[in-house]
Amino acid sequence: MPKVFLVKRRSPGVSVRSWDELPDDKRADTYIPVSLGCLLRDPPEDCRSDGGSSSGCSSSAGEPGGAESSSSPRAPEPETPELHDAEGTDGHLAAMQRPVARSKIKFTTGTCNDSVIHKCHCGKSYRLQRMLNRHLKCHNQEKKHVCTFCDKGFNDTFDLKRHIRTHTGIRPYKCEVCYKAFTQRCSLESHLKKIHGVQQQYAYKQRRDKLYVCEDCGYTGPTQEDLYLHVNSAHPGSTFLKKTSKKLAALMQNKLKSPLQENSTLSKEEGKK
DNA sequence: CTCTGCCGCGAAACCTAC
DNA sequence: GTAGGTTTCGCGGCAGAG
Repeated sequence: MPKVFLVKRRSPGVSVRSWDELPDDKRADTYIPVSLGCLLRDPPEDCRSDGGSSSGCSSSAGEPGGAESSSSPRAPEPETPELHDAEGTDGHLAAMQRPVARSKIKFTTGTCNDSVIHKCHCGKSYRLQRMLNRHLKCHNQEKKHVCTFCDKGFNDTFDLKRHIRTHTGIRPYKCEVCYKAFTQRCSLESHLKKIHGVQQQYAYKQRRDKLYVCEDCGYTGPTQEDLYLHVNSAHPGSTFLKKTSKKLAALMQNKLKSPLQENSTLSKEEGKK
């Protein structure tokens, strides 16, 4: 069985998680499932199943005016019977066809106090207009950010990015004790606390060191420059380079050029000699 | 100032061991 | 069945970019 996406299976068949076959210390931050190669090389459209999954996975969340909650429960998604058989022969196919049927019904109270001005029809109120504006996206059925692997839609680019890690198997957060890797920092912290009894020393809301993750291969770097250099050399066509701020791009281009220029001048001088 | 990306909390869903 | 660990994602708050 190929080491498919590191996702949970819904079919009750095999009881072992696919990614258990590979030690976490090996897959960790750079592990790309074998079957993902085609996904990275080919446009995702080629690999994803068309048909029912798109309507089922994506924009069903967030009914406008839905009850009391900010995030209304998703409409029931169609069952995909072929999924149960798919795992054995083609794991990543199964992963992509995996119905995303979670209903995350979250009853939050919003930011309420006496001085709030901006109120949503769902009852939530906000001090700032922009917070309300963003909240209104939750009620929008059309999800702006769609996963190219499974067609599931998200309101936030970061939510999509985070979701895509479930398909790519990139797990940037690594336990230093047992080398198990996680897709999210809070998962790692939960693991550390429960399994190793290690309580993180961060103060409430204290910013931690940001981890710069290459979403193409899972490479992690300590700085944005570091990641830029990696992507520039390893994935020249990556969208990351296009999205990189002009400031940083210019800075890095200068850094890249200067050693070259020095080399070229040196070689010229050597040539003169 | 607004927009957007990111962080992290919290909780549901899921999995496995007993 | 249930307990405990893990995975996944909704969403509020924050900060940097434009």
